Amino acid sequence: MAGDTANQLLDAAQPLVQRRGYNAFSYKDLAAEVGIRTASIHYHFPAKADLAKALMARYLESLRSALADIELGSSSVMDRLGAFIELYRRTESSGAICLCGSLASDRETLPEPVQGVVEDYLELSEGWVADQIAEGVRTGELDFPGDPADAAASLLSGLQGGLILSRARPGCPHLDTVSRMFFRSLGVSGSDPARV
Amino acid sequence: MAGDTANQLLDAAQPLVQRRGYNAFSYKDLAAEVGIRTASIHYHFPAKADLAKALMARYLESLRSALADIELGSSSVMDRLGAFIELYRRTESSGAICLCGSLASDRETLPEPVQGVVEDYLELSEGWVADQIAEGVRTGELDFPGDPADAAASLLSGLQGGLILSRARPGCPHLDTVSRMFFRSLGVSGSDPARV
DNA sequence: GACAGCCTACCTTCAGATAGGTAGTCTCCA
DNA sequence: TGGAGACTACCTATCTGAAGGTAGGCTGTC
Repeated sequence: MAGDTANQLLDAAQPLVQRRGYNAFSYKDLAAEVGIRTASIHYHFPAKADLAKALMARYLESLRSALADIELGSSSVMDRLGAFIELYRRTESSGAICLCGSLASDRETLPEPVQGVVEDYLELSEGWVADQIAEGVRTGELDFPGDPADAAASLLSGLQGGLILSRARPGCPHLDTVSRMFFRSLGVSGSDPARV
Repeated sequence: MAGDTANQLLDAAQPLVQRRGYNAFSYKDLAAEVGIRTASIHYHFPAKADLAKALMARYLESLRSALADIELGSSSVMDRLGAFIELYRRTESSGAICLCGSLASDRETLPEPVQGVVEDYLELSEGWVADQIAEGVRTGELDFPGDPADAAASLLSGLQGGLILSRARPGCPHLDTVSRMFFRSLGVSGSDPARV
C-alpha cells in the first residue's frame, strides 16, 4: 500500500500549513495526527522541504483536475468562472487560506523548488481565468473592453487577499464582495451566478 | 533615551515579519541586527507576543498618520485614493507584504490581542476607503452605483492579495492591475492617477 | 531472504525565557 | 553639595523544550 501513509501525512499537513503557516507546524503535529512516530515521517519525506514540495505539487495537480472538471461540467463562461470562484469559497468557509498564499508569505524561508511550484499554480490559475474571459468576450457573453489578463490578475489578487481578510476579520466574508465586483467589471451586473 | 532601543528592535523586526513571517524570525536575528544580546530584548519585550503587539500597534498608528497626511495633502477623492494605493505600492517595491497579511497568515499561532490590532487596522483601512468613495459619489467625482463598502472591501482584498502574488511571482507587479481595475469600476476609466 | 514500513534511541541546534549581576545615571534630602 | 538609594539598560550564565534529522533494529509480507 505504498503511498498511503504518505498521503495521510499530506492530508494532515495541508490544513496545518493553510491555517498556521509552514514554519508553525512540525513533524510532531503530523505524527500525532497520523499515528506514527516523527522519525517514521522521514522515511516518506526525508526533509521538511520535501514534504512542502510534495504538498504543493499535489495541490497543483488537484487544481488541474478541478479545472478539467469545471470545463466538462459547465457550458457557459459565466458558469465556469463561478465554479472557479467557488473553489476559493470552500477554502474560505473552512477558515483557511490558499496554500499558495500561505507559502508565499513564508517565501524567504522556503527552498527554491517549492517556490517554483507556487509560481506554476498561480500562473495556471491566472492563465485559465484569462482564457475564460477572452472566450466570453469573443462569444459576446461578457462585455469587457480591457485586457482579459488584467481582469484575471485582479480577480486572483482579490481572491487571495479576500481569504486573508476573511480570516483576519471573522464574520466579514470578503469573497462574496470580490466575486460581485468582479462580475460587475465584466459587464454582468446583478446576481452572482456562483451563489445561486 | 527610553524607547530608543525598543524602536530599533521594532525597526529590525518589522521587515523580518513582512518578509519571513512571524514564526520564522527569532530574537537572535534581532539581537544581531541591533547589537545587543537576546536576553536584553526581553527587557524591552518580555515575550515575543509583546513585541508582535507593539509592532502591530505602531503599524496601526503609522496608518493613522498616513491617512491624516493624505487628507491634508490631497484635495480630490481621486488623489486620496491614489495616495492610499501608493502606500501599498511602496511595500510591493520593497519585496515585502503587508504586516497585516503576514500576521493574518500566522493567525492561529498569534495571541488574541495581536489579532485584535490586525482587525483594527483592516477595519480602519476599509472604512476610510469606503468613506472616500461615498464622498466621491456624493460630489459627482465618481460614478459608482453600488455600495461603497463593497468597493472598499474589494480593493483591500486586491491590494493584500496583490502584494502576495507580486512576491510569489517576481516580475509580475499585480498592484498596477488591481489599481487600474479598481478605478475603472468607479467609473474613472483611463489612466491611473497614482501612476502619473 | 529481501524489502517496505515502522520502531526506539539518540543527536545537534536553536527557540524563547529566567535569574541574578553590574555599570552608569538620576533623584532627593541632610 | 555630596552621597545613599533607586532605576535603567544592558550583561553572562543557564534552563527547558522542541525542532528537524540520523542510525540502526524489528516485523510482516511477497
